[in-house]
Amino acid sequence: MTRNKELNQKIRDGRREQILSKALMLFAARGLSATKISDIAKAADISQGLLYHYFESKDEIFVELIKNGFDRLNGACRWLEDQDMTPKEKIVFALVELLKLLEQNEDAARYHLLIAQATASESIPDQARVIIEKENSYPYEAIERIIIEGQKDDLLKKADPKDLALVFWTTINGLAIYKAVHGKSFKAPDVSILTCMFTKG
Amino acid sequence: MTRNKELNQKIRDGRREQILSKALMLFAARGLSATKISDIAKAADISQGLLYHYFESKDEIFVELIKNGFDRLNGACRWLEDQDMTPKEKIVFALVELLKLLEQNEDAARYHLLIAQATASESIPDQARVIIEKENSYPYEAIERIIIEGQKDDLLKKADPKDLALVFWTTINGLAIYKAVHGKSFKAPDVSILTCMFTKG
DNA sequence: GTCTATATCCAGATAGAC
DNA sequence: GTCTATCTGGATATAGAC
Repeated sequence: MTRNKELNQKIRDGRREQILSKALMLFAARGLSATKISDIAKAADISQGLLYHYFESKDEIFVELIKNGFDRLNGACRWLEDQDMTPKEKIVFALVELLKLLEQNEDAARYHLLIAQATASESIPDQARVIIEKENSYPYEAIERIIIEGQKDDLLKKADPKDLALVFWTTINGLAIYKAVHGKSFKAPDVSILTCMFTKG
Repeated sequence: MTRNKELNQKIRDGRREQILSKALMLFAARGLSATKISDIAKAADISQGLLYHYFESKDEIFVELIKNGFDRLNGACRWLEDQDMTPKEKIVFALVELLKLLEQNEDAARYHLLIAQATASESIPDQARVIIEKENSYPYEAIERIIIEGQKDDLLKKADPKDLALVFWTTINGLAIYKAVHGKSFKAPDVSILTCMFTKG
């Protein structure tokens, strides 16, 4: 019996994943309120009624995706801070990996766009607002800490660390949005164009 | 009689401006489909019914704003190309002015956000799509031309001009979105952080 | 020109059959 | 678990009074 329960849960989770993945695509392409629940159901190849067996509402799907997005992003930031690299190496590594991710992974750009949209929009579910409020500053702070560290060692440029962290993320965001719009034809710029904003010499 | 007609037209245009200005604010804050026509009417301090004496539909308001946005942006690009400056001066000038504009002019950031939203979204009026299709690449091309020119003179960095133009605008876009979100508390980064991506030495 | 009231439509969510 | 049919609310747009 427990076997079956576990299996059922797996199937259930699989369905949820399938729905979430299609919803991410649609939300990123059209925004929350322009995406119809019927569109999501159609994309996931299930009836609209069935969708409500897996999620209570459109908002719940959206909130779930926002959670996922921050889990990935902030998880990656935490991981980066813990690595055994110099601050300069961390910044360069992060830029290289972020550009690679944007170019290769469709969902990565979509998550960036989703978070950008959600952060920029007043009309999102309250729960999403709460998560954003709580999680949104973390990436900026993490990069700022790394930059401050690197400035001590004289390996990174001596501009205001807050400014540098701001430019770091807004640049990545801008590129993510461009990619989300232009799709597969997007070719990431040479990373050296970006690294020169942060590194000396 | 002609007097009166002209005066009436002026009043009419004034009303339209008032509506457009409020609509810009709301579209930028919430997106097209999450903005209710009743919200726009309320913000413009007129009844919902009256709004339809000035615009046929919500879509028409949106299209008008997209037109305005590109008129400003592409007009500025054309103006920049015509100036009597070295390419390097043009790039630095553009960055300085864009950052100043973002910091000081609320509507400038809103127009950027509106265009970014619209470009990124599949669910916008067909007419808006047509305008975007036609106008969107112009700023990229203008900056690319300036950069190519500057590379000949050896005053600008020798990276791929397409990459540099891409980074130029996605960076500005990223900052505009950040500003549109964080409002008045936004302080633009030091421009030298950005100029170093393009200029030599 | 301006408002209030209303017709119409459509999307989110539910109910109930299989 | 899955579908079809339906309820309900709310938003766009219109009509008609002043």
